[in-house]
Amino acid sequence: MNKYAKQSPILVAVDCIIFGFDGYDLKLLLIKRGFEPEKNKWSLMGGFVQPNEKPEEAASRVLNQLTGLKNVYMEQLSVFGEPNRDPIERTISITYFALIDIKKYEKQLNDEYRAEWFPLDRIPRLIFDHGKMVEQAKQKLRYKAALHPILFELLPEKFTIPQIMTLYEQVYDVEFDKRNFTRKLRSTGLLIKQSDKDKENSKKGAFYYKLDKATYKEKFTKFLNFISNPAY
Amino acid sequence: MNKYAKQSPILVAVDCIIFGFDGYDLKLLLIKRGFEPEKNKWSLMGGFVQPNEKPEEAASRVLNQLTGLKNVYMEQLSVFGEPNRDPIERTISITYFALIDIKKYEKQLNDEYRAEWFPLDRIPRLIFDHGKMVEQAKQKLRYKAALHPILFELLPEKFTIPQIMTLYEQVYDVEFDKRNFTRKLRSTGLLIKQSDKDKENSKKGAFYYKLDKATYKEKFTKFLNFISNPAY
DNA sequence: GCAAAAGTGTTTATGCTACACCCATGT
DNA sequence: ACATGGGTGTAGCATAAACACTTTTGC
Repeated sequence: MNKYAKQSPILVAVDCIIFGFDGYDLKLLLIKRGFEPEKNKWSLMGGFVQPNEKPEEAASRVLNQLTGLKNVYMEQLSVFGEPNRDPIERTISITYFALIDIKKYEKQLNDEYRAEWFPLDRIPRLIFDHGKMVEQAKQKLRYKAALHPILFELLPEKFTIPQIMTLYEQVYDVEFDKRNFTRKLRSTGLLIKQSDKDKENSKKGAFYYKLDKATYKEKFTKFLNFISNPAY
Repeated sequence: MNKYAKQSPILVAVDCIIFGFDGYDLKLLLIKRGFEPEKNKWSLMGGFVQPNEKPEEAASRVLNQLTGLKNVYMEQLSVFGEPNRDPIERTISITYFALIDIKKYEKQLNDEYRAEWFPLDRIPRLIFDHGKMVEQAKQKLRYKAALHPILFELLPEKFTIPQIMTLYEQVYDVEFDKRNFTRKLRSTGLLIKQSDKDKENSKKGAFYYKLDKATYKEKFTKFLNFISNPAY
């Protein structure tokens, strides 16, 4: 059969908003764009969707190129489609956000993409509409993390409660009461206490926990009310 | 400057999942596709994104073509991008869901698009991946309506509490206690009681209410906990 | 007068918030 | 011994859930 007549195809790209946590700070991974226009300006990692490639495959490929990581938590965010958002040629961009444990990031910084981790409150000016994409991703992260345990995707296999609490505090930009926070977290049944402690960050040491993966899967899509009245 | 070399553009379409409520039932608006392939099969209303048109403009245009309505509540859902989802030519589709009061629907049925309203539990087989799109939209509606007062977008200016309750019961496929439901709804401050009654649906008659638009705007983005433990 | 739907209150249980002190250890 | 961060309990309050009877009116 013939192709659809009279229709104009458009370039389709993906852009990844990559959040990472190193145990202390929540950060965003940005690259220095390697080609014109806006060469050498800070940018999200992105790429074009190839023929015979699903958009989510393109996003995984692009993320893997930059970080060396596979099987990363990724979620489709939304489409940016202003006709003139890219000055060279009309391109719509599908955004994805990814959550990774920075310690797993294997590539050297300053490699071919000249990538750097930026704390969320010190994001530089970004090209095109990438600033808006980041804002939307931050909002979605807050939204989703209030209801589902996605922030565990940012943590290593073994983590401590003070670490998780720091992470939540950075996502919501508030301070929590550690007694209430601990109680609520434990009540989810998601944590398995380990017998060893992290002694790097305090003298007394904080017990390590692991995620109960069965409970995690089971409860993931439920509304968990992690954060009662999140700013949104 | 030159265009991006070596990249393959793709057709970009929008498809609209149009929910409507007539005071009794929650329904979906479908059309009989007017061209090949899959001509005369049931389909979502859609269309191609034109040059110089934003995707959301395309969605509004397409919705207006079908219903005659403007300024309808619409929200971007997600992208469907499987390389072979359309057998004729690669096309990615951006889905939007729309909420409308069926009584406002102005066009005659069986016009050029041969559109019909289907109760949600009697959706026919749809072309391509449109069935998946509808499932995703139903899920998103449940998700969002549990936290934000979007279901009011389906109601006429004047509505009764039993009507809203029926609507919520259909969205979540459960029965609510009318005392608890009424109390919770009123506690939001979203309703303004009118002095007249709807006498069509009962002998006693149910008081009409209007939406308090200022409160609606103010509370829209807050988490309202309309439904405590929604199935999702 | 009766059938059909609207409207209204109370009690109980659960979850959330606020709040302060002791513990373990490295220096 | 002291400074640092980790860990724990309780009481008051607010919200949610369960539950049944009265009201209105068209027929």
